[in-house]
Amino acid sequence: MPELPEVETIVRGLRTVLPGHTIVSVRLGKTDFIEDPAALAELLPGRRIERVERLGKFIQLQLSAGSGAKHADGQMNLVIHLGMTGWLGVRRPEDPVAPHTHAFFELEDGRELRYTDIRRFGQIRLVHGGNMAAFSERLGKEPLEISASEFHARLAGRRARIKALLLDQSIFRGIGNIYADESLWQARIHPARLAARLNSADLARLRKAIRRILQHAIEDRGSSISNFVDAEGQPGEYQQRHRAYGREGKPCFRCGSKIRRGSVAGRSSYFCPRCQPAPRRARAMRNAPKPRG
DNA sequence: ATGTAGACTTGTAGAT
DNA sequence: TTACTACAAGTCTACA
Repeated sequence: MPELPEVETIVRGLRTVLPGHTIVSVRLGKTDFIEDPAALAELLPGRRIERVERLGKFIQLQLSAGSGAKHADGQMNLVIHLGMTGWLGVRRPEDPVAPHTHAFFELEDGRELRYTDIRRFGQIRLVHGGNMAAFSERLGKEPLEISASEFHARLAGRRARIKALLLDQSIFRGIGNIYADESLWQARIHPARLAARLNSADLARLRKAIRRILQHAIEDRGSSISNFVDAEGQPGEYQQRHRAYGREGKPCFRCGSKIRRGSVAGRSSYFCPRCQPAPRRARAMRNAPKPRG
């Protein structure tokens, strides 16, 4: 489910219902995706949720320092990554429990914050208040906030394919496969172009495309491919505005050519072969994976 | 520095 | 109908 717009949608939903409430207990199912399961039950009860923030694709629940000896470690953060199929939301205890729900954080008012994740590619971890800045610094810039000069500087001279760099969370935080392809289509840049070979007009178009697409996707509450729903359980709408992603063989909205699919940076990549001309040089584009065996 | 394949895991769609 | 394959919003590691 979750790239920047989907995570932002979840965060906005949680922000209306979580701050001010206190975690009273924790129940866990499968824990292989949790950094330190025992620490959750030990350190979370008694802490109040102060804020809900998004750091790229991570969700940060900022918790109070709590009280008593076991909370002498000060302010704490519950940091959650949704992986491919994660979901986080608040339900009443009597509400049906979705399959693959692996964490329940019970609140003082009886409700519970639930984490559901079919594939368990997600992540749950605790980060001490004092370590949060270092955690955030390992991530790149927010694409909705980055200046033109910084955007250019981060890509200048890089010989990697532009799509690989857009997906690199240490360069920009929050962009994933869908929004990389949508942004490159909007900016008319082939995903396999080398960043170093893009001129400033290309880069300016790309930055604006990313901003515009992410903003629109947030307004539409994300893209519901397969199983994404927001914190209230409602699907997003942005998948109806996709111009490239998932549209192999369908006509380009600009020129009518058939959208193609290839593999770039190890991910399926959708692009218009006419609007997004392939780089001349090398074997920049591999064919889509073929059946093996 | 960069690219690729494979790994983690479960479900679903599609071809046979 | 059943069995099988490819693929999926993400990221990490090993190896070239």
